[in-house]
Amino acid sequence: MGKDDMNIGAAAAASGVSAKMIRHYEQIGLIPPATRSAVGYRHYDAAGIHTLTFIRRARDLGFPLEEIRQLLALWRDRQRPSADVKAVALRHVAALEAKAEALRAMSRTLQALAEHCHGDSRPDCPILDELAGS
Amino acid sequence: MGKDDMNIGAAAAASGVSAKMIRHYEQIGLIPPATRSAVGYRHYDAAGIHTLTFIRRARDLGFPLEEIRQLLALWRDRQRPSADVKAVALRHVAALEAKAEALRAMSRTLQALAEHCHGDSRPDCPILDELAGS
DNA sequence: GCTTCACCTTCCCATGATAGGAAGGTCAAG
DNA sequence: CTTGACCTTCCTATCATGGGAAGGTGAAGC
Repeated sequence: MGKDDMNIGAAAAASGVSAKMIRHYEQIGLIPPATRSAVGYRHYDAAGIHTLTFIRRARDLGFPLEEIRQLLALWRDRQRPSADVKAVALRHVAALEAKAEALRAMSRTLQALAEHCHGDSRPDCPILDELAGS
Repeated sequence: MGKDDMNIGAAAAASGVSAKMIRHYEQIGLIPPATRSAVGYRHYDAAGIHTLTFIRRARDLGFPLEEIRQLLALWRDRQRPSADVKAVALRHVAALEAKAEALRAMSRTLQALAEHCHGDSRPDCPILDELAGS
């Protein structure tokens, strides 16, 4: 099977996107419908694999699918202003930072409580006290 | 309506857990079925409100419902070893840190790429280059 | 040629926590 | 006795992903 005639399993292996997800991305219109063999098997060429790999990398950076949709459109538009790409990226950076900070805040609070918990066989515990409203 | 005779709306307002979620928590067995009035309205007493508030505080710290289930059991058990509570808490701290670090790693990568993007009307953009595999 | 196994197809269901909404019944204030 | 705010249950959605069933297909070995 050459690089220009891969079925969905090979495309999944080559791109790192599961076959299940490839079908899903097609269904929601993130990627165009794949060409089909006579009996209905999806086939992918090098360009299709490239798109899937792009999507996987964007997912690895935590982009939601709707933003990936925008990035794909920008990618395909050779006249795009790089400012548009940067705007999408920085918006996502802000979202990532906000989420991370929220998690860190929770972690800090909980760590502070845990530090004051004996952690032995005694029942009294400031963690439960806090949750119960002291 | 006294503190010991609240319907679900008042219980939601008092605990900070939405009425929708209170019903859901009952349905999945996180809280026991509420007592009902003659026509089927749920009623909550001070203890019920206290439990709901406990759950909300635990949710605010990012605990998943299954861990909240464990925390509630420990809370109710006056003989619990505080070590058990601490173990649940520290496991969750580790999970929070792992998630936060994953997000921060994404953010760092993306920020580095964005720094090298002109962000003007020119089309060339290292962010897209990276996603496309350089 | 025929079996066999790995693969493909579609369709439905599940996750985790939450919200929205429809249809219908109830309570309390005016 | 009306009206509006509340309650009930049930269904649907989110977001990205996976599991599995039922049935058809491809290619390799014999």
